[in-house]
Amino acid sequence: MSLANVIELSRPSYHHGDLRSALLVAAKTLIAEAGIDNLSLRKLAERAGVSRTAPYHHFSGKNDLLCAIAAQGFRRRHRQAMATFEDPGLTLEQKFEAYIVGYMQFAADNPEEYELMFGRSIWKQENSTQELRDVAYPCFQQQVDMIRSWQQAGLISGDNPLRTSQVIWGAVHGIAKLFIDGIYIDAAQIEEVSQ
Amino acid sequence: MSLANVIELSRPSYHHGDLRSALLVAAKTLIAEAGIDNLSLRKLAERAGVSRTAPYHHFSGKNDLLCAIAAQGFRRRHRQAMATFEDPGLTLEQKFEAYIVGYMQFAADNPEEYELMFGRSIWKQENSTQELRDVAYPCFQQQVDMIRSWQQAGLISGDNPLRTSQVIWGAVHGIAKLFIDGIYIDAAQIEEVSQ
DNA sequence: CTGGTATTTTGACACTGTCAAGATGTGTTG
DNA sequence: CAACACATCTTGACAGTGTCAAAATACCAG
Repeated sequence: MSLANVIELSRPSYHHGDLRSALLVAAKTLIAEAGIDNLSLRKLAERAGVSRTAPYHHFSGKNDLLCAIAAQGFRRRHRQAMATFEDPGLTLEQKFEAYIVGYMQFAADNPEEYELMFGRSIWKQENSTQELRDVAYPCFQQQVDMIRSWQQAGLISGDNPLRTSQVIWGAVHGIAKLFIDGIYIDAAQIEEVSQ
Repeated sequence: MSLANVIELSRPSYHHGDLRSALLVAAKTLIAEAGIDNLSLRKLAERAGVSRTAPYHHFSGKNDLLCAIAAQGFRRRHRQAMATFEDPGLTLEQKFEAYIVGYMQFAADNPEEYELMFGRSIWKQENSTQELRDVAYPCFQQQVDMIRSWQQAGLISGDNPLRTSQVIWGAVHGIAKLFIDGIYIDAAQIEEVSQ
C-alpha cells in the first residue's frame, strides 16, 4: 500500500502508471473500512486520486472490479490451503484440522472479502468473470482432492468425494458465517463437525 | 394476492385502506420475480399503484420494509417448524429428519426470501428492527429446544444444546445455500450430516 | 360544519453506475 | 525530428436510487 501511495502522491505523469492495481488496493482498504455494500466506484476513484470514469478503462464495470477482487482472495486462499496440503511435517489428520481451522481463520480475518467471495452477487446470473471462474474452480477442486485423500485414508466416512465435499464445505461455510457475525465458536466445537 | 388486486383495482378512496400489507404483498412478488437486490422502493410503489414516497408513512425506510418482509418469513417458518415439533404422530427421530428436510424445503421454495432473512444486510450493524428481533429470536430458541430434546433422548451427541445448535444450523444453512445455488443434494446426503 | 390528523403527492437533493465525446499523454513509424 | 495511432484520463450527461420537506387531499371527532 505504501508503494501505491508513493505512486499516487508523486503522480509523475498524466497517466497513472498502474491504475489497475492501485484501484484493487484502494478497493480492498475501502471494503475493509466500510464493508462491501458501501463501496462505490466514485468513492474508489476519488480515493485513487483519479476521475470517476477512469476505472472503466481497466474494468468493464463494477461487477468486473468485484470479480477481480474476489479472484485475488481465491488466489490467496488457494496458496494458503496448498501450503497446508503439501506440508510434509503434518499428518493427514493434522492437515484436515489445519485446513478447517485455516478456512475459519481466513474468513474471520477478511470478513468483508469473504462475504464478497461467497456472497452470491458475483456468482448469480451470468455475473462471474472468466478470470474468477478460472481461479475459483481449482480452489474447489483442491478441496475435493483433499477430501478424497482423507476418505481413502479412512479419516472421514463416505466414498463420494464430491458429495462429501459439498456437505463439509456447506457446514464449514455456514459456521464461518456464524463466526463472522460475532457468535464465537471455539476450535473444540469445530471438531464436532468432523466427527 | 388476488384480494390485494381487487383492493388495488377498485381503489375506493384516496386513502389506500391497507397500503402497508399491500406493499408487503407486492414486495414479495417483486422479490420472487427479480430477486432481492432488484427491489427498489420506487418500483414497489409503482406496482402498488401509489406515489414514490407513500411507503414512508408505513415504513421508516427501505431497511424497515425489508425487516418486515423477513419477519413474515420467520413467522411462517416458525409456525411450520412448530407444527412438526408438536405433531403427536411423529417419533423424535422422525421429527428431527422432518425438521431438517422442512428447513431445506423452506429455503428451496423461497430462495429470495430466504436470502433476505439470512443475508446479512438486515442483520448487520444496527439494522435489525425490534419487530424482526422479536420474531426471529424465538425461531432460533425453538431450534435450541428441539436439539436439547434430541440430545436428552440420545438421538444426537453433545450436551451443550446452544453450541450444538450453532453447529447444526451452520451446517444446514450452508448446505441450503448450496441447494439454492443449484447444486442439488438429495435427502440421503443430508443424513450424513446428522450422523 | 370545522378543525385536526392521517395519508398521499409533488418537488427536490445527493448519490449511484454507466455511456459518449473530447482532451492529454505515450509510443511508433516515416 | 515530425506526425500519426493508440492508450489513458477527463468532462458532461443520463437514468435510476433512497430520502427529506412542504403542500395537497381525505377522513374523523368535536
